[in-house]
Amino acid sequence: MSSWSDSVTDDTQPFKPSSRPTRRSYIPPHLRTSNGVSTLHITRSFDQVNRFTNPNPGRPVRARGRGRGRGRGLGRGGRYWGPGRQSQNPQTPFDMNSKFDDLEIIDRNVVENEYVSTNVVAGDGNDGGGGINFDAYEDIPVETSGSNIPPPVNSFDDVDLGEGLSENIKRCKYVKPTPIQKHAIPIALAGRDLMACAQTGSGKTAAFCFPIISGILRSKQPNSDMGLFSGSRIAHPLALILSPTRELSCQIHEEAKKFAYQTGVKVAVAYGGAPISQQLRNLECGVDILVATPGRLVDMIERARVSLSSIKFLALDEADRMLDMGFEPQIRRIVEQMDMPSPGVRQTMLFSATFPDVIQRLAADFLSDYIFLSVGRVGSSTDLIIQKVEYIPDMDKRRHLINILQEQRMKGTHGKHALTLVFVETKRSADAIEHHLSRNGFPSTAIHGDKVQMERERALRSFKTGVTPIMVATDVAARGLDIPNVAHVINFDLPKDIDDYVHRIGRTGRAGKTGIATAFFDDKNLPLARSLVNLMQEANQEVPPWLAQYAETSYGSSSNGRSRRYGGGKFGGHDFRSASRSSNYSYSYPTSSYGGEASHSVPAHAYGYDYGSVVANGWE
DNA sequence: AAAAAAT
Repeated sequence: MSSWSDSVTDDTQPFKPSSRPTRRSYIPPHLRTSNGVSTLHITRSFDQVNRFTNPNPGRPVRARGRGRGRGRGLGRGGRYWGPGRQSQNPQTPFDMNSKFDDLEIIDRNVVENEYVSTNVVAGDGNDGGGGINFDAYEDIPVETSGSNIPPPVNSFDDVDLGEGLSENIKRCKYVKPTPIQKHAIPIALAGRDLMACAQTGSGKTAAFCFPIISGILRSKQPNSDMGLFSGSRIAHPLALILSPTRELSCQIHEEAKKFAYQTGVKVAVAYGGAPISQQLRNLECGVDILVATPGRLVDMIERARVSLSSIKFLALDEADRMLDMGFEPQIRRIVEQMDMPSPGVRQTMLFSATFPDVIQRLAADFLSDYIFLSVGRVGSSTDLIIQKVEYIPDMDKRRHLINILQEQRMKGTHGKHALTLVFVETKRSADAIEHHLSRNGFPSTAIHGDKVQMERERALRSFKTGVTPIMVATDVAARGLDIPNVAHVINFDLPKDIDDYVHRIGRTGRAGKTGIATAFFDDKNLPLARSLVNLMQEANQEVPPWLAQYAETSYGSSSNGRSRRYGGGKFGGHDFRSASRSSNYSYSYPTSSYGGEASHSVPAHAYGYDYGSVVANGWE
């Protein structure tokens, strides 16, 4: 084992250690590790939860009431606080009423909210219908392709995830893996790279978190205290999970912490808009799994506070967004130009609900002999999301929105348990519509990237808790966010890209519940008509005749070649490698439906791409 | 042309 001094000489950071403020005195190993993991985790989650409600950033948030010597600084306080109390209260994060009870957290809403949401996804059936509707998961088409595909499992007991994790899965009341989990977990456990298409809300986060945690447990000898021990301020996470928005990173972090509870696997989060100091302090406590948005991560790497050299697992959530035009350079920089191990050395997993071919080709750079996995939309036959499209000229949109909301109010299909999420195109109009609704007696909030992070969090919280059962949002809220009880998604402005539409409406109909998606279609959405109609037909939705008409018009018009950056985005998706491969390369099951589905619903030539030659060249 | 992501 390397000694303290070895590690110090190993320290590659460019700055003198003394040039940094050191609040923390050396803490002997036995006080850090023994019996302290759970305490540390609780303290950190406490810290995280209160990040945005702390009126005095830079100082630790204090719990109200029985102060018991806490709040001296999270680094120390967390470590020293608690073993005695822990033993009195051994059950924690999985019983939402007990977890933070005696912490008396300042903003309970946040905490309750986080656990409400996770419990719903967890399929905790005792919360009044919040559990996963597993019936909706029957008959889901699944497609896998690649070499030597590990077979799916039907139970969490069929795989060896490790004792601690299995225990947490039980505590979460996950009784049965969702389809994506059934397939992805054995693939990932086998160490294989993976590109997975699955609707969010179908248990995606767990699908990549379980194998990561399990793999870290198996490989460890907990790495993580090394950073702290050695005095090195460089964190060396073993796993990196990247996501495109701050809120999504938060959400994944919360989930991952729950799964890693008391396993000794440490999870930390890094994203912009919040003070970096606290995030850095958390890293100093050791980190095995780092959840991050790209910008802040790069910042930390440049400050030599994080190194990717130990990464064994890389997961990109909403991977198609991460690799699209705006994000690709940053991701490439992180994955290819930092000290990240190469594909084949690390294990890479890409997840998204949509995976356009063009993005699949890009993504192949990050993968090594990967397996492609596609799980059809939850309830694709039972239509959990009812999609409506209405022709509403721009001028009438506001009035029509108010009408819809009034109708909901009359029918009682609104309020705390029937939230309405309104998507608009611009940040400005998000604010404008929010004001408009509020003025007209509909308590609303708005979320978009021009708000400071605290306001974003507050908006999301106030929406989730039903304080403002209407939220007007830009695409910042389009992906991945798990907001239970969204009954209605209204596309006040339709997105340009059909994939964005897919992600937006995916905010409802989650965890097997039903939902409604209404779109206001306007002349300027003409380029979307064709793909919208295709999508709706694929989902067995009723297509209004006028819209079908529009689709005819747009089809073959000038929008044909340039209306989309790529083709093929839809529920599920297909391995672009298969397009040029013989059929024995991939298999589908149930054998019937999936294979031919896309080829008829979204013909490749519709978007002006000649797949055959491009794929062959790009792949071989 | 817009949105997101570092300060």
